[in-house]
Amino acid sequence: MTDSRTDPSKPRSGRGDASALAAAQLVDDRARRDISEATVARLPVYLRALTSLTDKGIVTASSEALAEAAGVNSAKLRKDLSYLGSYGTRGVGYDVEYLRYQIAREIGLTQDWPVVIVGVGNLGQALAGYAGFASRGFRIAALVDADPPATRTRLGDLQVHDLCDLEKLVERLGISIAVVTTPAAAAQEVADRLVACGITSILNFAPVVLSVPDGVDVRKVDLSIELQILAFHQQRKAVDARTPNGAFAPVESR
Amino acid sequence: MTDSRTDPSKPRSGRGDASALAAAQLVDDRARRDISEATVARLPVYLRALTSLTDKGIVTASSEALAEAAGVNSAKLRKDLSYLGSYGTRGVGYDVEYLRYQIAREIGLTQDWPVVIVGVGNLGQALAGYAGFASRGFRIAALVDADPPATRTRLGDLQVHDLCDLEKLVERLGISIAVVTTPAAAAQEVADRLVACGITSILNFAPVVLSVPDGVDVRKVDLSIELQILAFHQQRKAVDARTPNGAFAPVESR
DNA sequence: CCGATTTTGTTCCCGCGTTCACAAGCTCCT
DNA sequence: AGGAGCTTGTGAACGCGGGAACAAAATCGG
Repeated sequence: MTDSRTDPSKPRSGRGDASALAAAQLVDDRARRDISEATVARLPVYLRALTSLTDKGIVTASSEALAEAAGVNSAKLRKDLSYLGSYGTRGVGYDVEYLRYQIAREIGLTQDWPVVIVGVGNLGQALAGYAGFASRGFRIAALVDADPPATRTRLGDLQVHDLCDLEKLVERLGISIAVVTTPAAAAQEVADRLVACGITSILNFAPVVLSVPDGVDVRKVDLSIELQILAFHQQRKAVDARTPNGAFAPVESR
Repeated sequence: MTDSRTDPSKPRSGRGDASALAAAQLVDDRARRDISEATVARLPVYLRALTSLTDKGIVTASSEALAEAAGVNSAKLRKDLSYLGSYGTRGVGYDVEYLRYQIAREIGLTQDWPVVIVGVGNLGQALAGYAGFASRGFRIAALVDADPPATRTRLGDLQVHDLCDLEKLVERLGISIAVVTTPAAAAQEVADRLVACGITSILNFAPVVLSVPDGVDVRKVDLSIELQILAFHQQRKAVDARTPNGAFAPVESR
């Protein structure tokens, strides 16, 4: 991991004196108010764009440039950032490194997040080896599978533990985020157990709708659904191309 | 793949005589009108719920039951389905098998979709072996990687082709959907080449914002971003737990 | 045959998110 | 010092999606 966890000193700002403390409290105040879910989902995108700009040696960027890099509207970007605080300078733009740190802090990436992956099949293995996690403060703390001993008991430098030890591992390692990559049939039971031992954030790859109590966040990634959405539009394109004016629609296309 | 591609005969319907033909045209007409993106994203979920109900031997389901299985509001489900046509029967509900077929047809799953996976790393391999694709009409037609020959040249029963042959393969196999699982640095170039040889639907796993011309659909799956969103909420929970009544918040609670 | 019951299809309304547009504020140059 | 030129932060308008509520239609029992 090469990302800087260091707290970059505040760049030259409009506020003249050392009212930085008051500013920091204002920041904290702002952060406490609700940030829209849509905005939260874009913060990581901004983060990535900022990192990319830093790699190019760019020190300052306007909202226009940032929005371009992130693939969004500049007004939207400015409004999103305004939820976090006033980190830009009018007439100049945003200090890339400073803003990057502020967003990272807001998301919580300045701390270490141990993660457990439940289900070490094709996908679980791939995720365990995915470099993008570690570089952002997510550390695969444990791998768990229903029957690990017969097959492989180690994967890279990590041992694959038995599902029985799930609760023990979660507690001992202080894990609060779980990734579920089990078959669909096992996912709900695993989720129940995860919730029971205190997990409140689940990233679910199993193609089922998990039901969890309030206070537990579940995000679902469904590869098959993504392809189906693409297929829908693709089919639409094909039909439209065949009947440009809509006049030739037979009873049923295909 | 065990899914039935057979066209189930229309179940007993309120329309008495053989006005089914007119009904089909109305259906086609409806399908041509725009369906909201949010609805499209839910159709695969309904599809899965319906399949699940079929497996349980359930023949008819109310919107309430269906919504429960799909994890959505029943009014929303009914509205979504109404975009496709009138496939329910008032006072009775929906014929599970019939509705399943109609949604599958609407999405385009009644046809075969050959797919190319570009980038056969950890993730690419996992996706190539993912059973959920084949069972829904998505067939991995080709695997492509920048340097396949030295390492493995086959994966399962599929050969890993060289990136040079990308265009040739896409054309020969009639591929219109591509999955990009290359490293971030290579993704944009790959996307450009895909677009150049006629691909109009891309599922992107690389952590970059792909820029493509109009008419090309890109869906992005970003594992790291999903975790970051969870981390944000997790952090928020931790902070809230530390200041339950807002008494300890420095400047202002919420 | 008719009313009661159930459930769909649809309308209406509300709230959220996106976008435009502009005032406020910063820097730079003269 | 002061104006010109940018760029941010935000107020306002707008469009879309979600949910409640209801009318229409189908079945069932008497």
